[in-house]
Amino acid sequence: MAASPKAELDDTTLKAAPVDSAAALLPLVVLQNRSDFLRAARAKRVPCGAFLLQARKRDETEPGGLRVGFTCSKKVGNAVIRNRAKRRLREIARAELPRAGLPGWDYVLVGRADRTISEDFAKMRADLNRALKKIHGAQT
RNA sequence: GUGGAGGGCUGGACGGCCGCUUGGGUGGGUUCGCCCACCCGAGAGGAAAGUCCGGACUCGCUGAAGCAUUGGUGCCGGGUAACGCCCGGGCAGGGCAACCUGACGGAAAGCGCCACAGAAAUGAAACCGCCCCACUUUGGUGGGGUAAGGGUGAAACGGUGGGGUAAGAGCCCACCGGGGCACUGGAAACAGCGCUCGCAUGGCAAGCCCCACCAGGAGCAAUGCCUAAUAGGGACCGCGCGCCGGGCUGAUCCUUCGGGAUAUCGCGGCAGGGGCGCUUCACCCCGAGCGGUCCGGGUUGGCAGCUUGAGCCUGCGGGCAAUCGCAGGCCCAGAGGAAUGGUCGUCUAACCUUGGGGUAACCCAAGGGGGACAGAAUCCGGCUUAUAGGCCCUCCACGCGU
RNA sequence: CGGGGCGUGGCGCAGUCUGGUAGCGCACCUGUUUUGGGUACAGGGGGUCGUAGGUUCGAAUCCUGCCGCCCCGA
Repeated sequence: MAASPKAELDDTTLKAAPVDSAAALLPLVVLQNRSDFLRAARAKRVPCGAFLLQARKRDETEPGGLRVGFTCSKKVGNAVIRNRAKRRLREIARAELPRAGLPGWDYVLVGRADRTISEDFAKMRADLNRALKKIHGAQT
């Protein structure tokens, strides 16, 4: 099941990572395969009030840096609500993950009905930060 | 002033910080695929929605004509690329009116259905009746006439009035309704008018159907190209492997080197087979293989298609209008686990509370509160559905005043 | 993008084609049988037929528009 063509795909990411390391920021790569989402869902999960964080440390053979995905099912709402929820999740991921996340991990943020839209933005950032520390603290 | 009808527009505003996609320019890097930084611009809707119709576009899914099948449309005329859409008109129904609504062809082409009730539910018949005659034990019985009345039903074989009669009946008459014919107006639907026919001929076609008209199929995951990988596969079934020609050259064989053989391979032609449900014609493919079904394997990478279009704005002109023509100007989202934003602040409508004013609708002040439905996915024309609030125009009825 | 199916008492389904009475099983309630329970028997209650219109004298059924759910193909 080792996906050899994917090495070509993620080559630019691997190369770009050390270039930006001077800024101490990890670039975010978006998850695209359904299997990646399913594997992340089977791994660690931490509820954060307004959303749910799923995280998985990839095998050494799997390439790629820090990867992130977003899930908002139909339970969250109609298309407008879902897109808005995903945009808010994307913003807190952009704000927190480059600092608190680790390379070699997959993170999936799952939106929830009503709360992902209405929760205070600063609280959501703090929740994500706390959840990341909880995961990585348990790891070590 | 109150109540109502029709149409059009709009769909929160401004700013700070941090981001995303994309066009152009400059500079830099590059494995020449592209990547990075800065500057200047652009970046959701009236329904982007539902996916209900109609198109554009693409496809060696063969093309055209006719027929059949299936599906759709259905008063008339116009508009349009086209439509089941729009405009105008007619007719019918509703409303005092402005105006609204209408799947609005055909029921003497045929088939079918019309429960219950009722005598009878379609080309008739007669339950209670009414009338006449005969008989009579005066209670009725039998025969005949009749369809006005009663009763049933959603619907009962024209309606009302009069004449007429034993009682009645379009049996006769007037008016209304209906059929037929002619004329007039109109482009037509249709309307008007005249003559004529005393006139049994219900309803349902969103039951089958008939008539007229219109439609081939699949869909941007269409389709084309590039890179990587590879496969060049297997099983079963059906129909086939026919005829003719020319030969010494494209092979092959024989040879006395002049030439000969042509079964076989190849060549040309014809049958034949396949490519649209059928037929005909044309075209293409096969011609010794072809067609069908199934299984197995590979692929979800990139680019194009992809946004200049039945386009938008302004003006003039034709037309009652839908809309069309001409001239000038403009370029206006192109994502792809899917950009078009996140957050904070100020203001402004809905709404709520309190206080004041007013007969009332409402107005003023303060505080709170916080925007409706909803997110492009190839692109257009419609339809349908959802939608807080605001603005504008026209018209009608009633009441009051002049 | 395209195609198909479903919606009927609490649950699972008939009835829809061919219009006129909404029915079946389980569950529920009451009674009898039993010392009691179960079983069995008898009786009973309960349905805006997803929704809004239309056609018809009359609609779960026919037609149209919406709503929700499920499945399939590229």
